[in-house]
Amino acid sequence: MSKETMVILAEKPSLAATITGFLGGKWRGRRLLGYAHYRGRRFVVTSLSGHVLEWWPKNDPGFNHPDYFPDPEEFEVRPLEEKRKFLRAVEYAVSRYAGGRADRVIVATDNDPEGELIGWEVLVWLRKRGKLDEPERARRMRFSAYTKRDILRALEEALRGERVNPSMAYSALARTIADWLYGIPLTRKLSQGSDGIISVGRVQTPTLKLVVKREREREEAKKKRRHYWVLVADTPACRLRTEEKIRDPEKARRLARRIRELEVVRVERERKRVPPPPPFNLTDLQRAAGKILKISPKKALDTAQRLYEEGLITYPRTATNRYPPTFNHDALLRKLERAHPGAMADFRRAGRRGKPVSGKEYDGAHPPITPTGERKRVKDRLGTLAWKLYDLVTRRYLATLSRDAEVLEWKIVARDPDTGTRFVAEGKEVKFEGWYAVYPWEKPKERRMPSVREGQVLRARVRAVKRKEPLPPRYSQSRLVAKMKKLGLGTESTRAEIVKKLFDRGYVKRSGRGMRPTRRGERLIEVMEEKIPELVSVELTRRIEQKMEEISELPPEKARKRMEEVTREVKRAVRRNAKKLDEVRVV
DNA sequence: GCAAGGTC
Repeated sequence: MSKETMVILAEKPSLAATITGFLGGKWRGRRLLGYAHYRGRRFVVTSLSGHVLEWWPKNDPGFNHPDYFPDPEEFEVRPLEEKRKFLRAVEYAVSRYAGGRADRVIVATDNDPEGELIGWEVLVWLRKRGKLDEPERARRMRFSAYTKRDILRALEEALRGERVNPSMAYSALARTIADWLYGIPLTRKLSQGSDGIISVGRVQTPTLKLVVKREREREEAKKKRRHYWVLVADTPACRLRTEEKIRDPEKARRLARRIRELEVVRVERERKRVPPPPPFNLTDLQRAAGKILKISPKKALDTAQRLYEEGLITYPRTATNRYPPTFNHDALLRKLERAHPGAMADFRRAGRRGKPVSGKEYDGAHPPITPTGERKRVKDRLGTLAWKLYDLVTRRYLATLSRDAEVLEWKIVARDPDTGTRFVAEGKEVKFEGWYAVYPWEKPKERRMPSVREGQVLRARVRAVKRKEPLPPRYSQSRLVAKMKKLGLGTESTRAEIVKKLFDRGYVKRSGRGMRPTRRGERLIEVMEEKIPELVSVELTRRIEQKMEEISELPPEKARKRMEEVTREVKRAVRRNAKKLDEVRVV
């Protein structure tokens, strides 16, 4: 037999190339097929590009019909126009090589519900087009890392009969349809007769609410904000200050006048080891890029994406900050000698540690973000910003392999013998640079320890300084992305874009490095809270999420039914609430 | 034109 060919559908072109290589073939580029032989069998590998189809109701009357609430059965797949070429390549491969037989098709998308749906919807489309029989018989590769070992094992299991799991796909489809039913009708409703689009959504609206809530907290704090005073003492040895807040200005001034000398009562010094941070996942990269390069999370992701496409860094949309056990650090370090000699020189100063510092998060598919060791003229090809980000990623990687820093933390406590008022001075001295040598941005500001001993009396000139209680800080974009992650809002791939959307819709504005809501953003949240509290409440969302999670555990028929039940419940809730928005105008 | 989710 063995003339038969299996068609492998990879989630993205880079993965198709990787798989083809592991199977001993050669990948011929994005739309073209990779041919490979493995253990006497023939394979062609072709690629999707994430979702190449979307789910949309058959008879959608369009934007100006806010009272349209389709049932789940009305949703059908339709091609995403910009992904047409990928879909054509798949159609061609499946009918030409697999002969339209589902059991010769192997889905190789990420092993999570969204990945299952990405593969499943292609199969559904192919059947609809008469190019594939029995989608549920299609095979499935399930791998948890893009490594040769995992991929080949997953292929063996696919050949032994591992199938796509429609229940898992239904669980992601429930998410898709629920998001549609929440976002589209309400957006249409709020936008009627308004100035521009007023969008709402399961992720964007709670995210906007975070920004609005923080602004309200600031307003509250501002109203109650009081002044206080601290005493600052200049002595021949160093400057000290009181830690306690003095509320009464008279008292502060009186003390300042009266205190002439301070007695050192304690000298503390502690040498601390400071280990390097773990390797980057996307959120941490976005935070560091925001802090160090002053760029938005979206800009950071877009730039990282370009570095990834050039083969300079690994896949950026990862939540993983843990090294896989198979990671070959020695090989990468050798390559980096030529790819980034400057950083490697600093790395030698830092010194190499025994075991790299690794985090605890693992997304089930990708390694943390590291350089690949590929040697290219980054600055010439991609510009200064890309170079800076590449430098940041490389140095972070090297930091995780560098020795601990050693820092002397010192503190001096002194008091006025007369009044007993307590003063302190504190600071840090870097005693051993370690990883700071290669990753200088987290090196603490140094303050030399003055030479004083306990019991010493210092002449002091004291003044009272007026201070204000700090306000809760506004979110920077990267802190907002980190907060979203903590709350389970959005995914690695979408958070940055959703934050940008808040700007594009005119809901938020920049204020220094922070974000603050506009009148439009504030009004939208007010209206939602006042008119449709049920949809804003956590209970409804929690209940629905819980039901969705169960879907993937059910047998396929039940899973489909449950998907329809859950989404119908969303539909009813949204329809009921949308009525309350009838007379409402946001702006 | 509208959501959120993949990836480019």
